[in-house]
Amino acid sequence: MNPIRYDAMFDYSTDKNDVTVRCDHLDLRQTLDCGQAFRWAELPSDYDCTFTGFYKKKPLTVSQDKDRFIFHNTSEDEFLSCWADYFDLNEDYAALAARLSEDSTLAAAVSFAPGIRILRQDFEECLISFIISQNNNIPRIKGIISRLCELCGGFPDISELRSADEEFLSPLRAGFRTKYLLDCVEKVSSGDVDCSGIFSMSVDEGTAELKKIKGVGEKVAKCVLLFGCHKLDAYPVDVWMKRVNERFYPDGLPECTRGIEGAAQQYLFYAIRNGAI
DNA sequence: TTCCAGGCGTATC
DNA sequence: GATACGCATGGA
Repeated sequence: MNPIRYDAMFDYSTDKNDVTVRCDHLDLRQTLDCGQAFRWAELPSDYDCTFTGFYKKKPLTVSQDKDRFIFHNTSEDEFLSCWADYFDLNEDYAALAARLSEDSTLAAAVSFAPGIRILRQDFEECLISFIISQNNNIPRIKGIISRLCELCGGFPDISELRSADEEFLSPLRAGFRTKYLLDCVEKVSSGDVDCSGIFSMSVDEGTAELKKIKGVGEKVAKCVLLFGCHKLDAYPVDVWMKRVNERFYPDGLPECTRGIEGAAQQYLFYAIRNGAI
């Protein structure tokens, strides 16, 4: 074992096959099963928990033992260049949680699930996934995405779907969302929607750009900006967050959420869905 | 059987 | 701008 100090936020060490990380404010169950990502599955294990999933087409199995995380069959280079970023390990979640906890409702939500992080997911995967998510439930969203990956040999880039039509996508059983997916492929492939430009846009500008796609409205756009562009000031409001807003924030969000509304949203979303607020 | 799910497009006023 | 309704599918 060869311990290396990487920076203030986490330590890691490597051995022959694995990278072991010590880090706070990360819980795999809370982060991977809080409705932001749909391609992670928990495996039976001797650790506290083990999950397997993907970033793009790159697979990972990762285990948690309290504040230790074992990235199985992962090289140091792969960990640093991919997974440390994906799990947002360089962000100061202690400071984030402290700020949000100035509000009493958020304090309860953060304390209920202090290990939630906002993953840095792939933009195109988020776009497709959250188009599928509309008027749908999480188990079924996972099913449709899983069938898409089966059909395409991994989660497809949008460019790989250029020749797709309704018949090709019929095994997904995505219902009325199929035509939205096709419109997304069309507008992204043609450049009508400027995906790479969205990263440097404001949330309002990015929302307007994404709403050019049929099937993308306010909520889906905000999810894509938050989870696919890591714009923490994007605040998606679905049926659950509507309840949160009506019950706790009828006059708007508290000042402590300014600029990090999306992070606040994720703690609140998880808390209300699990009956903690 | 009916209701609901990380909504949105369309019609109508 | 606001409100009402339909929409594919499947689990509760």
